[in-house]
Amino acid sequence: MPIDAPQPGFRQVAAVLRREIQEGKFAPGSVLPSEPELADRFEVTRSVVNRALAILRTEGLVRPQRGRGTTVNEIPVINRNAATRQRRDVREQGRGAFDAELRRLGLEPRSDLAQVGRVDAPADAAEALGIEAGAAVLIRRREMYANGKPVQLASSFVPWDIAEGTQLEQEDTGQGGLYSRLTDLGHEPKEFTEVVTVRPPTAEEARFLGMDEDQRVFVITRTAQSAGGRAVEVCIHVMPAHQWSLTYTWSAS
Amino acid sequence: MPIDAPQPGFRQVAAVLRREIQEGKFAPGSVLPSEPELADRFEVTRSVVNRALAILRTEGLVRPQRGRGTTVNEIPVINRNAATRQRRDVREQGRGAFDAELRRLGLEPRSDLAQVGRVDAPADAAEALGIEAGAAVLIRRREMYANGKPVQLASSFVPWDIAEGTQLEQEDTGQGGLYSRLTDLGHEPKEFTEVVTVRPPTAEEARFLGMDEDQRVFVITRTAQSAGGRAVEVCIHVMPAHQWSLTYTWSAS
DNA sequence: CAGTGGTCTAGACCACCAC
DNA sequence: TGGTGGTCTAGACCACTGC
Repeated sequence: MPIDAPQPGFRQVAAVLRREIQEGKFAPGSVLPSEPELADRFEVTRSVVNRALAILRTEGLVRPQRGRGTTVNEIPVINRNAATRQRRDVREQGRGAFDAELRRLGLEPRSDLAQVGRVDAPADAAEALGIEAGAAVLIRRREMYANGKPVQLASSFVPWDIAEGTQLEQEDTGQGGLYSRLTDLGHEPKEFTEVVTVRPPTAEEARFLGMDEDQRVFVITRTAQSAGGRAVEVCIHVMPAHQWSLTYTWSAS
Repeated sequence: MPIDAPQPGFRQVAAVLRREIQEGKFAPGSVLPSEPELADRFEVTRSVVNRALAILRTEGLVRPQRGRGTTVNEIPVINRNAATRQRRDVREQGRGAFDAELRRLGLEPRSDLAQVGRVDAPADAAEALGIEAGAAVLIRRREMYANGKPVQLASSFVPWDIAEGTQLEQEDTGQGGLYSRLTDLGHEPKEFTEVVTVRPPTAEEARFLGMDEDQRVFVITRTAQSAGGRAVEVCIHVMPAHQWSLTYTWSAS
């Protein structure tokens, strides 16, 4: 069909290498030929090979490292099912939805509480909570791992007048977690909204998630509303977009 | 905080230009200084400027064109709310959810039916329908525009034994659209599942959507199940990831 | 036609890693 | 120490646009 232009050289090289990786010619974990070698093979300069590999790196297919060569990634896509995440029965198993999702894939989950305390609300969280940026909120920031490798960041924010002096300020939020405590406090979450966007990672996010700045992250902003319509919590998830798929289910109405 | 490395030059240049665009120093629709001029200003070669602009292009901030210069994009983010899309009351307004979403933003929607007929099921659609790849299905492929500019592709697939000889094969599916006809045929959709992923566009998608191959698309695969648990339709939406946000809402259970 | 951005070459210097 | 990938320069040719 394409009567018009052939692709530029660096895209052709990327396409060939991509296909060879997908066909298993280069197995996950193995090291590609060096850039000078590939330059010889394709009869281009190393600049062209470097640019081609940058494409595959951005797609999450390979991981070039100085001094070590370019290794082929294993890319198990992790599915995240939103509908089941806030269900009481799942919560009250003790272990969270993140744990269940990873175990289903045979991965070993770990979740560290990196920060908990009172902070000024950042703009995005404030907007989701319907309060002014800079107002006091409780932050609970978590760093999540699969088989020891970082895969997700999640920060919960709760208005300070709700969280102050409660178990939400403790490291351990107790049986059933944050939502159960909100329920105890008379702020039972009734309605959930998730907004999904995609953007480049910040420098900090890229560092923790082991990403390139040219890659993309999913940003999921979940707002929990109580029966009164008040936003009682917002949780912002950040994860590499090429590593996750998101599932939502609902019934006809 | 960053005690360590300063960013490479092309990222610094990109960061400066990004900020200047966001601060309004370069208004949407205006043309940036040429690459040689920017190279002079930042005291780097044109290669570095070119690479910096490639970053902004990938982010959808800017659109370089040969011979014409690099123009600043207007980027109204379109929100897509899944929960309200399949509601009967919305459907039966006659105009679809896509129309409503765009009109809310003051944009003029248009939707063209680009293809309708019997085809062999592509792999992704077949998997979602739970049938073998290559089995006969009805395809309804639509191309969608906002103010005349392409913003989305959507292809519906219905198993051929359901669609054959029905109004679904016609250009106009009638009042209430495809889901209403499925209901008439005894296959009322009861449960919807959407799976969201992100990937580079295919060459064809990039051409239609006016995208660069380094940008990213949302792929939303929605499966409609009847009461019997059979997948009666799957619709695959493709849209530029930097131009859309996706919203899902549900109640506690 | 002159000026734009897209691509490529040839060569260089560097930080980093394994040996 | 030699090889790796990351970045940059200087220069070139090209397709395309607008005049």
